[in-house]
Amino acid sequence: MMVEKEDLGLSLSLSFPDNNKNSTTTNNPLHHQLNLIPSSSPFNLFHKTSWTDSFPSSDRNSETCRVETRTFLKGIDVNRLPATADADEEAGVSSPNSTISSVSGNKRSERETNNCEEHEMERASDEEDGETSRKKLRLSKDQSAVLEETFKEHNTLNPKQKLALAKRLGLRPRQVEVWFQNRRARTKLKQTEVDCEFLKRCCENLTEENRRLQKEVQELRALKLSPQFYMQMTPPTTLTMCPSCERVAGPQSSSGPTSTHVGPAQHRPMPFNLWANTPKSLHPRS
DNA sequence: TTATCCTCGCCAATTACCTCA
DNA sequence: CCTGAGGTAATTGGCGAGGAT
Repeated sequence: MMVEKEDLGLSLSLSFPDNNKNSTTTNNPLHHQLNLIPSSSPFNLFHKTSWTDSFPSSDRNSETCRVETRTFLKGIDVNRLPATADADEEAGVSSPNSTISSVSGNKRSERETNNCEEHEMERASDEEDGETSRKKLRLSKDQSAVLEETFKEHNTLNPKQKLALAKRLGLRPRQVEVWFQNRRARTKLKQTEVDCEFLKRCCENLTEENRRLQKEVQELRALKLSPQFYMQMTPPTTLTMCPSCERVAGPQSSSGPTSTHVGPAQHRPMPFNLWANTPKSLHPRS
């Protein structure tokens, strides 16, 4: 049984026990195959890798890309960086829009009172003119593709890589960082879904197996209690073992076991597997 | 050497916004 | 046009690691 999903460029495949011999997912205790990335990529989801700082230079004009799918909101291009944003980010200083950008979360900005005030002021002014309150930009297809490609190779970025990628895409480093965080979260969510599905199937299979075994036990108990049981038994065609002395006997003749054995009523050879895994309380030896 | 503080990066949860049926 | 659902960018708060003192 194989389940596959294709979403957000994620390829999810789940192999169940009957065909998961090739599972190599090390971070999954269930040992079922999980491919949350295109199968061609050797990328390991939870393995942080350090990669070279060099990015292949894009021959595509990022500005052109942005213009293509640029979102206009109330006349404002939320995809366009503020005039000073680039310079600020290059210098490692957040732009007003990304007051929180070079740091993670507001708590960071709380430590930077200046930035915080700046942010508050901007918020206030935003409410006044209602133009830029938490504008939500939609990444262009090209931007998403590049981010996705980068993510396939490495699901985390070091600051240098983040800066380079942001510059290449015309985004703020904070946006790149956020994108990677959200992308990791989506990946994890997908994997959790696959895990749940797998466990669900495991549970179903075990329930069915348990039901089957219970039924088998009941049948064996009924057979054991039945007086005709031994008489109706078809002679075993293979090796048999005496349940009492546990000696293996050859194919049974019509006269029963060898003369060294006692009468069949108390001491009858049984098929080999009949007593295997049988609880002691059911064993004929008493 | 140890304790404390600070910075940074990541994560989980949540919010806010956008798109689409 | 309105609306709800789903997707996702962005925010928030917490935690641990590592460096400085």
